[in-house]
Amino acid sequence: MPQLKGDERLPRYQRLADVLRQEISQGARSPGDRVPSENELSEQYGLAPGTARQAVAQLVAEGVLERFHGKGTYVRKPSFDHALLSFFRFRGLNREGSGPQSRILGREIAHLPDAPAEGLQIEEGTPAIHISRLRLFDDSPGLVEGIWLPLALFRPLLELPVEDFGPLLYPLYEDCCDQVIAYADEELTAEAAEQTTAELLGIAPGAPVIVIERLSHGFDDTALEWRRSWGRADQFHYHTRIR
Amino acid sequence: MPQLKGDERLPRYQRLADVLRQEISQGARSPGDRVPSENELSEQYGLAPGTARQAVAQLVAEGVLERFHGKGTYVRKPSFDHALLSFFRFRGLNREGSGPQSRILGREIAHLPDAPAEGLQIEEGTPAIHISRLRLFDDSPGLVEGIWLPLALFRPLLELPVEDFGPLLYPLYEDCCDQVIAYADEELTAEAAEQTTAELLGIAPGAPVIVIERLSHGFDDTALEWRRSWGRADQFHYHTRIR
DNA sequence: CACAACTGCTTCTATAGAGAACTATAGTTA
DNA sequence: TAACTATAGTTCTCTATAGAAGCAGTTGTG
Repeated sequence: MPQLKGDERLPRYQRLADVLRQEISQGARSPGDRVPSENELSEQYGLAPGTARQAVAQLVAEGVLERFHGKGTYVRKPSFDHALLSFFRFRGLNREGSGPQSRILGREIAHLPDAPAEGLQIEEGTPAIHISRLRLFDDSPGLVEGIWLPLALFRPLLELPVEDFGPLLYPLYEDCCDQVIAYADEELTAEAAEQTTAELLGIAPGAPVIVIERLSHGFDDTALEWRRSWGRADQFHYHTRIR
Repeated sequence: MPQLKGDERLPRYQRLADVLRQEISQGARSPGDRVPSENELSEQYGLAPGTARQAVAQLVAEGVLERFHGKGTYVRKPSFDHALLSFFRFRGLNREGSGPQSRILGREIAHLPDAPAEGLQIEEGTPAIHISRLRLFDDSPGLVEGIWLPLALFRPLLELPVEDFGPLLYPLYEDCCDQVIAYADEELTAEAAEQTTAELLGIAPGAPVIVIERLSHGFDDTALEWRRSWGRADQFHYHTRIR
């Protein structure tokens, strides 16, 4: 029978949740996998079913797992390259249209500037992977992105031809480098567009652009990706609910 | 013994949660009030303690209630005029500084423009209360706000001298008009500053400003307040976490 | 072959009860 | 007076059990 690890003073449902969370962050369970049923978990760890259920409930609340009545519980696929689009709302475009397209503008090794270095907690100037990308919505330019990745974790990405990158990066991270994004913090502000950005977005220099800095983390809170995106302010809305 | 109202096909914990939520939205319980203990609830409604607990847990998850171990459960004070500041981050200012100050620029009855009318679900052109406000952070102008309130619900606000408004509006709504804000949807974008806004914020016309449209709701989902705020893009960051 | 019924699995709802952990107050003691 | 103790009330954790509800695949029937 597997044992619950961790601090014995913690409640058992916490410790079971910790075990599962760690298994996921270490890749023993991947997004889309089924986790054992509540009964199986309770038997395996010698707990009452309700206690196992509570552990699962917590992970569901955290967004790590997903439950389906009558079917099972699964590791959630954090498909939030897509979530970007649920926060961002197009102005005047039907959202049912074709998904976003991507055009890779560059992919090279470069020295980390200070902002991404601070986010990724790597020393400034360290070599890292830098990707620039233009995202198109209905064939019109919508977002310019600059992405920084730690070289140590994402080296396989350098082998892959940029033509094969596809429109979404997070699935690529998973397939190619075994790195799974669990959540991300976004910080948003606005600027006047610089020359190069303005050209790529098809707007006048000095026109307002929305700037999003996103720091993405794995299930174990490791910072994995830092990106900064510039979007046309006249096309995007950002939506949240506060309580 | 009080009875559970609502659809009998719904689970009991749901129906109890609905009862409590309705009591709160109708003012029978106000923010800060203590709600009956889990044992009391279970006895009053003839439920098992666990079932009552589940109802409370749901309302806690929704942000309606707040539990304190060993003390009791209370109706949460949605102090998120303050939450605005937790989403917004000052650049270069320590957040421990003095709270935001407010200067009321105007308070009158006017005809509803289309945007707030749509949000509040009132016909365009209906007379409503309009408040304009300048918010200062450390004595420097930070936000310009235009606020629209339904006349039917907020008429007492017209009696009160604007000098007595204080820095926060939501407590005023509660004290003066018995209207409690439960949650709000925010939509954020950026614009180039217009002349009057730029003057108030102390920036050049055409400089980028962040625009926040907020629609605030009561516990029963009624739209209560619509506001649009303009903030200096160079001073504010907006922060969220996505999963 | 098509469709309905059945079966086994899952999560969901609900009950009943016990003890631990925490808070606040009242009372007691040095 | 100040510090400690006891106690009641609360939420928190955990156990054990039962049936309902939903899903998917299998079996039986026409």
